[in-house]
Amino acid sequence: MNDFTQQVFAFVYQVPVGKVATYGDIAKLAGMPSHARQVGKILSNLPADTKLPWYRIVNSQGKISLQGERGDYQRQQLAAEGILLSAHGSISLRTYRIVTS
DNA sequence: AGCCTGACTCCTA
DNA sequence: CTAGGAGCCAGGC
Repeated sequence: MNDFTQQVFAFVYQVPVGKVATYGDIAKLAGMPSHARQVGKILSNLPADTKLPWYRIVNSQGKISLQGERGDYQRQQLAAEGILLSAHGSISLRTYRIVTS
């Protein structure tokens, strides 16, 4: 367990209901702008019963990176929080992203 | 060390 | 908006 991992957990936990963040956002907030991929790796190691809202993290295109069952579950959770998908099946970052660049 | 693999991103066309 | 290519970095072999 290193500091970066701790930071990632902390920031992901802070994403409010109905909002999303990108892997890059979390990495940047954690002080490692080039570690977006690591964020994904860390989330992939989370236990199934984690309290962390990992499903609020999507890629920079506002799309779900996960495939198969996991991806369906993530979409389901987001929909349950009122996050609607655009016509092309992607999330409007302009509307839901917590970080405004 | 080298090579491959990802829940990634940016730049360019 | 999409597609391709390059950069990125930790891990496993």
